[in-house]
This record gives sequence, structure tokens and C-alpha cells, in this order.
Amino acid sequence: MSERGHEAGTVGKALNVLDQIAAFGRPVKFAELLESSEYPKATLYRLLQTLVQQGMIAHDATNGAYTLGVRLVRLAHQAWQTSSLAPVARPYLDALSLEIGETVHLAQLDHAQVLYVDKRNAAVPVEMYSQAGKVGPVYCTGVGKAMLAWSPLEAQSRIIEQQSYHKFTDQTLTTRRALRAELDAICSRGYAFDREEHEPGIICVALPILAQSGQVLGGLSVTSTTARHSLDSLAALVPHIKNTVSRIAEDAESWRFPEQIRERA
Amino acid sequence: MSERGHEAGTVGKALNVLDQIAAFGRPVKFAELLESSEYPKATLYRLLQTLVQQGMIAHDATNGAYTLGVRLVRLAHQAWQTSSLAPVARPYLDALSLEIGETVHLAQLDHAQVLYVDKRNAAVPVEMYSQAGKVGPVYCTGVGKAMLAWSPLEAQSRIIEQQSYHKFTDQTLTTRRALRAELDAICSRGYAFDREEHEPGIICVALPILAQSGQVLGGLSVTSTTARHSLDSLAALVPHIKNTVSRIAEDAESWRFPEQIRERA
DNA sequence: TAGGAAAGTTCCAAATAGTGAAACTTAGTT
DNA sequence: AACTAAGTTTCACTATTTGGAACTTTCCTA
Repeated sequence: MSERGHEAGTVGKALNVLDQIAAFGRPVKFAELLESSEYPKATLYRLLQTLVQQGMIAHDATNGAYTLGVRLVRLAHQAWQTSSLAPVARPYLDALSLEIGETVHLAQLDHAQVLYVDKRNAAVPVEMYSQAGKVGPVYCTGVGKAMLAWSPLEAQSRIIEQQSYHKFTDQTLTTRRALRAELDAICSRGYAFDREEHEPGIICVALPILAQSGQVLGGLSVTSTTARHSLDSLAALVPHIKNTVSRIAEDAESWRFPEQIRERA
Repeated sequence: MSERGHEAGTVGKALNVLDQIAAFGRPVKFAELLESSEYPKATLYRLLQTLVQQGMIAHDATNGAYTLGVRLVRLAHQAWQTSSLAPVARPYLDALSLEIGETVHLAQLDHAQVLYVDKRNAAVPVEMYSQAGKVGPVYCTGVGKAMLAWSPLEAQSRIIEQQSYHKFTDQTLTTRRALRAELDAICSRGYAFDREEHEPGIICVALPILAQSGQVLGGLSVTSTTARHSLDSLAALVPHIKNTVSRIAEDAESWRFPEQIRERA
């Protein structure tokens, strides 16, 4: 059934096991993993041993449960700092959030999903699904649609195919056709809305973060509630957001290689 | 020089390469990695290929640079949620930070280092691991010393041996002997201070988070400046912190296995 | 508390995946 | 065009991984 990770290689298998443990979202015993694993007992056992030895997972001796290890948290901190827009965008997010006073999200595309890499809460916070490191759907979030709309056609088609089109709310777009039309509209408008498509009462306006070359680096959204804003009043913020977005893009490009590093042996 | 990761195994090697890329903290080219790598060209090349294929690192085609990938960020979010105290401690940190109005740190031991897993700033609350994920020294931080003081003797000795004892400030303890004496004092006092040992002007008071069994789960500290607090005025907060700490410990233990999961095939 | 079943661990010959020196291709100089 | 360095592929050799089965431990049940 599962089509992912069918490539051979010990490393791939070990990482699959990591994913599997992550998917449980709680400490798991060997037997539970074995049941949902495609690997035979001895193999799984050795993979787990290796991962424990490497510090990628921890094994609680008292109850025999495996959990993701701290080495992962450390690695990810570096990943977040190095390969995400977050560090570059941070001051701009701070400023935008302060001026607008609504929740601001910074996201990037991860395969066919939206990965939130940073967030600023509204002055009056609303409890909602999203945190840095979390993933969300592309087809019914503002940032997702904004990033998708400006993606190269090939990638766009692939991602459109891969969506699940679950109907979260009355407003959720649930067909590829509808999504394609929406993307066209977004392109000509220049920005994307989320019209309560993911959560009732939650709306947002989103813009892509584009490199000079046109490459999609990420997306930025301002989220609010129908109680506080209309789509029009969110649209009024677009010039402001556009300004932020282009400054982030500018910085991101120049920060790629901080200095030319040259050395000779 | 580097003593870590000398165990054989492809998985170990691949993870070493990951660490190596992480250590650069910026996009790295193949040649740079090769130079600082213990593996031959072809081997390193294949390891990188595997990691790229697995989504653990990304390879920018235009400049040939490798960066840590987004799969890592996703995995780490799960790690943070599952295996750290952060999710359990969150409401308590919020409350404590609000009442005390000073910076609060939640930390755990990662080998011989302090890993910060959550933080509340005095003024601006930060959502997630923009700050969490950082590491710090054990021998000159409040949380580090607090956790070390209540660690099993064997682990304690090992960690004491592994410290670097860099003299950050005039107050830094720079000998194992001095650290051992300090740990004794902390044990009998019941909590640890940081007397400007890491940064001038920065002081803190820290308590360990202990399970029923006595096992060290983590540490909690309240940090301030010499301008705003004396050690005595920080010590006055101890009862408050102690209360928070024991409630976190309680919750952490009962949250280990939320429910008994039973199923038969 | 003995008996039994399930969970977890170890073994080892066969199979496979990993290794790395060297050859090769491509990109960047002079 | 000729040269040089960076990056990629090849392939015979080798070490690691594999997984069925046997073993040990743990935990339940009667």
C-alpha cells in the first residue's frame, strides 16, 4: 500500500523507521512497530539498535518504549536556521506582526505540503491549528495556494494531483478543477485568500515570496477571524505585506552565501 | 581528532555527514565537505546522494550547495512534541513567566550538554524552536548544574569529565574540583544559582525536574540581570518555581502512556 | 507458582549493498 | 583550443546487512 520509501538502502530503511516512530507521536513498543513495519523482526530490531546507538531515538529501559531522540531536535535547529527563510524573515515578521496586530505565518513548500517555518501571534491570540514545524494542506490554505500559484507548471501539476481534497469546511475546494481555476484567479489578482476553507471563521490573505528568478521561496500570510475582518479589509493590507515579502526575498537572496569563501591547500 | 561516530555502519556514516553539514551552519559545496570529511570522495558522494534522495538534505542545482532539508524540521517537530518535556510543561511555563515576568528556560540533558527545549521571554513570548534546540554548557548554567547535581553518580562523573571548562567570565568555575564542590552545595541548598558564570550581568536560579523515582527529567530556570535582581531576590522565587517544577514532573509521568493500548490480531 | 505464550534478543550462512581507486565527464579558466 | 579543477560514474572486491530460526526473558493465566 505505502508507496513511499520503496528504494533500497540501509539508510533509507533506518529513516523510514524514524518516520514510523514519528508517526505514532508517542512512545512505541517494539511489537507495535513490528506490526506496522514492512521489515522482518530481526531487521527491524537491528535498525532500532542502530538508531538508538546514534542518538536519533531513545529507548526507555523500564517500559521498552522507543521515542524520537534529542539529536533530532539539535539537527533541526540547525536545519531551521540554515535552510529555512525564518532567520532572514524574522525581523520583518516581527515588524509586520506589530503593525498589523494579526497572526502572521511564514511557510515553505515541502513536497506537496505546506510547512510552517515561523509564526507570530495576534495581539489577541486565537487558538488554531498551526505552529512552526507543523505541516498543512496546500489546497485549502492561503500560503499553500499562493505558493502553488507561482510554482513551475510541472511541479504545480504534480502537487495538484497529490492533494487529498478533504472537505474541511463548506468552503473547501474539493476538485482539481476548482483548485486550478482558483490558482488562475490568484495569479491575476496577485495574492491568495483563504475563505474559511480550512477552518470555519478563519480567513487569511497570503502572498508568495519570490526570488528574482521567479522561483518560489516561500509564502507569507496574515490570518484573522470573520469576526474581526472581512476579505476586503484583509486585502487592504496587501500593499503592506507585499512590501515585507519583497524585502524578505531580497535579503534571502543576498544571504545565500554570506561571503565568498576561498581557500587553497 | 573527532572521537564521535567511529562506529561502523552506513547509517552512522550518513548521520555523521548530516552532522557535518549541520556544523557548517550554511550551504556547503561538495569540495568543502570532502576536505573535512573522513570518507573518500566516491563514498561521500554516494552518502550525499542518498541523503538528498531521502529528503534529509537539499541540493541546490545552481550553485551545487548542500543544506539540511525540511524532512528534518518535520521529524524534529515530532521529536520536540513527543520526547521533550516542552508540550507538558507549556502551560506551567506560561503561567510562571506571566507571574514572575522574567525569562524562563526549560532544559534537558543531552549527553554532556544542556539542550534548551523551551523558553519564555520576559516581554515577547516566542512560539517555538526559534530558541528551543539550542545547546549550552552544563558547568556554567543554572539548569545545567541543577540537572547534574541530581544525576546518578556514574553519569555525573562522566559528564564532569567531559566538560571543556572555558572561562566565560570571572565567575566561571573552571576546575572539576570547584564544580564538584558547587554540586554538593546545590544539593544541600536544593537549587542552583548562576552567578554571572556564563555571561556578565546575567544571573539565574534553577531547579531540577525530578520524577518520583528520583530520575532527572529536566531543569527549569528563571533568569534575570544583576540590574533587576540580586541572588537573594531570585532565591525568594524558589518556592514558586518548586511548585511549578513538581507539577510538571507529575504531569510528565502520567502523560508517558496516555492510555493502555490493547489489540489482538 | 508452575506452565505457557508472547515479546524481545541472538545466531549465522547466504545474499546484498557498500566501497573506493581510477577513469571519465563537465564546468570553469587562461 | 588547451588546461585544470570539480563533480560523477564504473566495477571488481569486500564488508555489512539480511532474515529464518533458535534461544532467552518477561509476563500472564490457571
